[in-house]
Amino acid sequence: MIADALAALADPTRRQVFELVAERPSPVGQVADRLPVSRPAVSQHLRVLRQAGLVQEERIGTRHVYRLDTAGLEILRAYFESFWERSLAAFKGAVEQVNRPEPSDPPTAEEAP
Amino acid sequence: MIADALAALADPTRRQVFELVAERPSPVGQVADRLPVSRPAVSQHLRVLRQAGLVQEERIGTRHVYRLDTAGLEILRAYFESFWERSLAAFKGAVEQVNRPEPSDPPTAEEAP
DNA sequence: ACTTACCGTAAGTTACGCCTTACCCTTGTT
DNA sequence: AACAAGGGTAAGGCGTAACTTACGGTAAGT
Repeated sequence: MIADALAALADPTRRQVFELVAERPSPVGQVADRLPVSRPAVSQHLRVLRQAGLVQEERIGTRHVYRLDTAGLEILRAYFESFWERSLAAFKGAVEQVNRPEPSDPPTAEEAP
Repeated sequence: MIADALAALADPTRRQVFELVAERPSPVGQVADRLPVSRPAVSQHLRVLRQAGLVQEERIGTRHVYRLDTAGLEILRAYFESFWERSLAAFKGAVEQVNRPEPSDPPTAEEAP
């Protein structure tokens, strides 16, 4: 879900957790050592990130190693990229149409079924 | 700021405001009519989005028309795209290096003073 | 000049999110 | 078997964000 991914990365600490894990797969304690928060806090952040599809877990012994999940990242990347093109298309001639009530949805037939 | 842009789009209502404005430049009241919140709420959301560099304002008579600001969107797009490539690079050979203590901080000299 | 339309801001309330401490579980070690 | 290492989870405190109502302010219309 795009909403979960955006909400997950909105928090600065949680985004740091995500960036650390994305740079190199790491167990929970190792991430907590690099941040000014407790280990349970990191664990909770990783749970949110996992539910958002941004990281995935792998148990190795007693350690829970988290690494990047490319699925969630791809969703965000695709969202902003498609948004970019769509915004440029809408930007073309829509500047002067402020007063128009509604053009009854002009041909924007780029929507996949 | 990447943090402001992400935090701005994290809220579902505010993201709806952003998407409506991005699709077609609109005054505040027109946006509020399409959402289940009051007009002041939309006004506050637009202020946050403007401070995040995601929308820009243009006064036309009594109407304050908001449209997309491509600057903020570009920041987000570039962030996730560069992140995508960086993640793939780090994904290559870092899987087996979980046990390694720390490569003594690899060159990440991207911090501005 | 008065009224109407459109909007931003202030104050207050409520709900949600982040963090900490405390506790329990699982796995590996001696 | 007992101990240690590594982590997830629960409960609570606390700050803050999102929304509402009320008010003031500017521009257009009559």
